[in-house]
Amino acid sequence: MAGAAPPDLQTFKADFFKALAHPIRIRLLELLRARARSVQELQAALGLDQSTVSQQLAVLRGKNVVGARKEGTSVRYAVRDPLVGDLLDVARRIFNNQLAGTRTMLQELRREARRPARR
Amino acid sequence: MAGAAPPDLQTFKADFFKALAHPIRIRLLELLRARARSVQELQAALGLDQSTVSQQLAVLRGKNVVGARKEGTSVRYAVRDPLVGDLLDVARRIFNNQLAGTRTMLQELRREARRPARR
DNA sequence: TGACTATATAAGAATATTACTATATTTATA
DNA sequence: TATAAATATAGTAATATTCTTATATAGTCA
Repeated sequence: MAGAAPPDLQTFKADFFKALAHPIRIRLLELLRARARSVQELQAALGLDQSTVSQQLAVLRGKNVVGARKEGTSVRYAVRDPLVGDLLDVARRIFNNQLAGTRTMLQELRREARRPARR
Repeated sequence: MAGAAPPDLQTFKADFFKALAHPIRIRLLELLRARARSVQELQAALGLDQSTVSQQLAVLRGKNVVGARKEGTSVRYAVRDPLVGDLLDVARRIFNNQLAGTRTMLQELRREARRPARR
């Protein structure tokens, strides 16, 4: 097979956004932006099974959104660039504008804003 | 059929990022963030066929990322929230950190940074 | 070494997205 | 009304993503 097509910037960007484009991965990032956590912790916090969490983390890892570090028998994940937190914040402001109508999601969004990611 | 599942915030966010997760849609947004444009203009600027552009615009429209306004026989598209531009800027800073190694995409990224969206 | 814990990966069916081609709709105008 | 121009949508095959279940790997410790 010939070499892969030349990577272009827009495809790269699209792939990055694709990494964020899943509800579980959003939830993972919202936990990880506060501090690094093991798979176990993430799993417990989200109430999901091991395989699901590990698979979604693999997607984030694949796009270099998060990094993994082995610690004994467990693996600690962390967001690779703190700007990802900023990105989620800007996104939240957009959602806030967009949801100006719908009641329940708006309330949830406000809760998030009041309770900023703690270190 | 029963009603759709209750919309949750993370799914909503994921859907928003999904709207950005395609190279053509990124290119459309980078043109539109500078100023509103007709489908024709977008089509010409990107060298794509009518149907492709219209379809991708429909995806952006569906997630309320852009809005459309009829003007005579043509349709003018515009980004709905200027914060989308900010989002792309934060994303660019992330890419810049991430691409610290790869030469060609980095150069392209720098060109973008030097030539900010004009109004 | 064997068993245990934590995590990763594989495999395949179900579902969603994309790409491509054809057709429909809307508005303007002769 | 007939035609043309601009845009939207339908249909569908190709491709990618997700979900679920099963299995593999790597450390730790008895």
